[in-house]
Amino acid sequence: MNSDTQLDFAVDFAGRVVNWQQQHGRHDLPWQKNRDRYRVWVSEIMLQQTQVGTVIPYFERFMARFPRVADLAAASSDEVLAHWAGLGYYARARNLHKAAKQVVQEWAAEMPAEQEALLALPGIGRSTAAAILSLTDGVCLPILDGNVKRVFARHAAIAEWTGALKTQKQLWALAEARMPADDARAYNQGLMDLGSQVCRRSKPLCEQCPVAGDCKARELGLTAQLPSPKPKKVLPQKSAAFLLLLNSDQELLLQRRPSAGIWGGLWCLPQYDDKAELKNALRHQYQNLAEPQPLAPLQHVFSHYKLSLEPYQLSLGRNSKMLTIAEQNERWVPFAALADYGLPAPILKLLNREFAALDLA
DNA sequence: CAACCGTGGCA
DNA sequence: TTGCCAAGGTT
Repeated sequence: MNSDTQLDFAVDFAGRVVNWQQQHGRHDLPWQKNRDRYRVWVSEIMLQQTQVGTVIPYFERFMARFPRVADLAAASSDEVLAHWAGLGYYARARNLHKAAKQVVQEWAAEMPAEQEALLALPGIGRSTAAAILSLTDGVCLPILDGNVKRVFARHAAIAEWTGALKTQKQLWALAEARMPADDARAYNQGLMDLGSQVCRRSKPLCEQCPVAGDCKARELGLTAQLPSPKPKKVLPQKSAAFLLLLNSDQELLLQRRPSAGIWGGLWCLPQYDDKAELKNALRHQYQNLAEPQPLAPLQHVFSHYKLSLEPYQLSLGRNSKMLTIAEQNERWVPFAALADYGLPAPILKLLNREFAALDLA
């Protein structure tokens, strides 16, 4: 227990968080420099369900290529997705791109400063809108991300899983009640910093916490038990066949995936339900009766199912008929150019495994 | 309203 | 190695 904590005990919850943030919080994250609504927006979207350390290099590359919202709006969706490849949740990138175009059209390329206007943009919900406005302009709006939920679940000893709708409502009410009239930026940033640095999921540093003095979980000895884990369910195991089709120029066939569903809008190996469907496509789409060579399967786990990727390789001979491919959604891609395409992480892993000498990405 | 949407860090 | 889950939003 340090002296700051003792002194601060007389101050209200928000005041203690603000004081702590100013002394011990984070002030040098990339999106805290040259702070504006566009930069903070991009960071907030990238940080959704994604850790800070993972986001930083993506953010730097993204901002170097798309420094202003107009640059993003003017870019092709392929290029935007390529800058997102590897981050996951690709609807975030598609929504970000669509919203950037809206900002250019409807707001003269200036990110609006009203929460209502931000909420009308795809991909921005209540917490993200509040984060953008409070962290840039100091607007007093509460946020509720994973960090804040954990801090509140412990400080108020909320036992129910924070993902339950009922609990979310309760947490929003608490967030509103505790929102101070001033210092919104330091307060909201402080709650997030507290959650990530002190009120951590495991091994929380309660002796460094400015609000430990009236923390209910600490009082009840429940800190390690809260927040309650998500009720677990068994992930369904699925499998899919992937075609590695090479032409005589050593180019690989890629297909653009539909925008809905997993890996929406990304370029990928042609995917089929199973080997039979793959051979069917080889026969009818690609006029080839040769037997594709099965390669070792690759296991991948998503948030809601497990997928066994079953790759099949086929090299077309010099005499093979020139294939007619759908220009919009299919392409022959030289290995050297694969890095320019936003390939899903497990596909990239698969290609690296099979063609290690190429050293992709 | 619960399912869906990716990937990597970490214990 | 395995499982949990992170600066959530959309449908």
